[in-house]
Amino acid sequence: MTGTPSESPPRRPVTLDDVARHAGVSQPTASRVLNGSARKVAESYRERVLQAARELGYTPNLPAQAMARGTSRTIALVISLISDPYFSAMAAEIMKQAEALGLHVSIAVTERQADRELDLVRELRGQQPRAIILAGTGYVDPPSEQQLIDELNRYQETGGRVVLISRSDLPFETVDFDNHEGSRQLARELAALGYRRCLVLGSATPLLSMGQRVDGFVTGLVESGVADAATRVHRPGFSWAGAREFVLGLSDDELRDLQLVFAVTDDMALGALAGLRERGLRIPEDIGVAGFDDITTLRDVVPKLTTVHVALNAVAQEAVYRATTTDTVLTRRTVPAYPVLRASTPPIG
Amino acid sequence: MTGTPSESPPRRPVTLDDVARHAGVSQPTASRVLNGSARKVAESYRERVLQAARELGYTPNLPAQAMARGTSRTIALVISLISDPYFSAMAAEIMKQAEALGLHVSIAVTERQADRELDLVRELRGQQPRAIILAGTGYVDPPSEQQLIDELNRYQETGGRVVLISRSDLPFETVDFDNHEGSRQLARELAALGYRRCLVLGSATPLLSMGQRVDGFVTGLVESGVADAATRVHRPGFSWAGAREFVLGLSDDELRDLQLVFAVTDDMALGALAGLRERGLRIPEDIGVAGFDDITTLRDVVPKLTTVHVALNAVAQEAVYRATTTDTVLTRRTVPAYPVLRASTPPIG
DNA sequence: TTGTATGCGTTATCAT
DNA sequence: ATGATAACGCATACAA
Repeated sequence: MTGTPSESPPRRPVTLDDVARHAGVSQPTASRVLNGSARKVAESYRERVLQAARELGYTPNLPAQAMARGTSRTIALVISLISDPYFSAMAAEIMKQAEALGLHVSIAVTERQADRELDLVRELRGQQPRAIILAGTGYVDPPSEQQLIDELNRYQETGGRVVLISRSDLPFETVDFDNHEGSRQLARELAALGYRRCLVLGSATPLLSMGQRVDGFVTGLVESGVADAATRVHRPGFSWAGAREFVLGLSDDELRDLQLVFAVTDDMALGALAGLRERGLRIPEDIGVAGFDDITTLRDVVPKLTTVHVALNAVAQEAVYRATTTDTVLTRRTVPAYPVLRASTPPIG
Repeated sequence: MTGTPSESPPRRPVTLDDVARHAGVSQPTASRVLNGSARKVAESYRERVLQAARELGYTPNLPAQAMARGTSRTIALVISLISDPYFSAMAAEIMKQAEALGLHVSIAVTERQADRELDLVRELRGQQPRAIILAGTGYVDPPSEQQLIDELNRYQETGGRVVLISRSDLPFETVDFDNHEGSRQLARELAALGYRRCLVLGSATPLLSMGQRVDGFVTGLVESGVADAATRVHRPGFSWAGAREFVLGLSDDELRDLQLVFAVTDDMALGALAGLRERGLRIPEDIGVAGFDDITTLRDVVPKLTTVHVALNAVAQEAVYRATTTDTVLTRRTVPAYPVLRASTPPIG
């Protein structure tokens, strides 16, 4: 029996039982002072338990705690692509909010594969998280959508919380931006600046929120009296590379005729920007460019890119709040998105 | 409207017991076919169990599994700042590798606060992860370093794995880049291009890897016959803003005399770039700029930034491998880093 | 106030 | 091959 734990400490983690024994109290008493709520432990015992815990380096076994309590302090986050500036910013905000509430975050990535979503949710459910937040963009009518709904419903029925971000296609608590209004306002402001002949880059992947952005932009143009016929909508691959390649595939005549390229994400806008430059065009002298999201990357891009700003922190806060509250009301909260005019779209005409 | 579970009170998740009962077998048998390894269950039973599990939508309770098995399939990742392009790329690679091995990743962020590291490790230990990967940059001699070592040792003694990325200051399995060699080679190549009078931007925060980058760069310059006296090393705040502000604080004379700014991270290099432009300098005509990391953001920066490329995927793969293997050998693996010359540092003089 | 006994969902050690 | 039964670490009714 080694009184001093300096030689060879136990290969087994220190448990509450160890602490209790060390302090000469019962295990429930140790539990009460270390993790319990009601402060009904005698001060003398309390001291000894805390002292013992400190000496032994006790850390609660969270999985065990979760099993006993029936609820964990983990929230699961499903996201499309963590290396994307938009999504990593979103993840950062969510983690910040979660940590402020003493919650741990377990992250899973779909890598933009729609079918991965279902698998991940299934796996994550096994973690027994308090909530599952789906922050990936929603696919329109994926083959496995009903299965996903079933899975999430099953999770919800067993007390779990489901929160969707930026995808209003599923019957669960939802937080999203006002995609339609954001790009509608952007279109109106751009039209006021003189832009008429626009190229809109949507997404080949049928993503709901991206469709809203396209629709909103077109609506804004039409409302501004810009002939619908002058606006061309295309849907290249949903990525920097997809947008760039699309631009590279345009004919010289098509390019020359254009005054503006609006892409539904900044990522795509930057890809288009790269492509336009490869085609020998100067931005913004020869053509304007605008995006959506206002990602941090824009800080280092010249010229400053016009875009639509979304308050990620507000979205994250709302999402985490809904993930933790016990309200059962099925609601949708829409966070405003507003255009930010910058140097990439100066007044013309 | 439905007689089925639509408005039912929070049901209990489906357990192995439910499946067993539904299949008419014992609970251990159900366990064997669903999660066990040895395939010693009669085919008829096997079928029935699988069928029951499917019907009931059974998902193993991972925390319970972990507790019973004594080992989990979770690895914990401690990282500085998830919204930073470098770290988010690192996190993405680690998650990719982990998922390939069927492991879940729990992420915690230090927000660049040195003291947070200890707290986070303590918390994460409670999650009973199979391994803890510390991917934040190591602080030189933080006040709590010994406590951190103690905590990690305690974790390791109870069977956990500890892996450090990009910080060779602690006595644990380590994977890092060859910071010194990378910037040394960069310096030599830049010297060969004619650069003489350089400004080196290190980091005010005492980060080990950043010190190596500064040293390596200076070494490379000296080896190239560039007088040491001509090189000025400064250590502004370790961030985009810090680098920018430093540049803005330089006198016109100081700036005019400079041929190159090398910052120890791309993030800082971009901040310096912004500052230099605000001071009216053209890049690269008036002054060259170089960084370190080769972050994705550089894709959209004009001119293309010279930097030092690090193979994040190799680092991540090595780190996750070490996090899962049971080898006890304490080793350090260094992944090469090599300079990539781009338009921001053309040949001069 | 404190200790005893039980249960959480799973795996593992046993007998059958 | 299969089924009782005992852990795993913790929280909590309940008894003292």
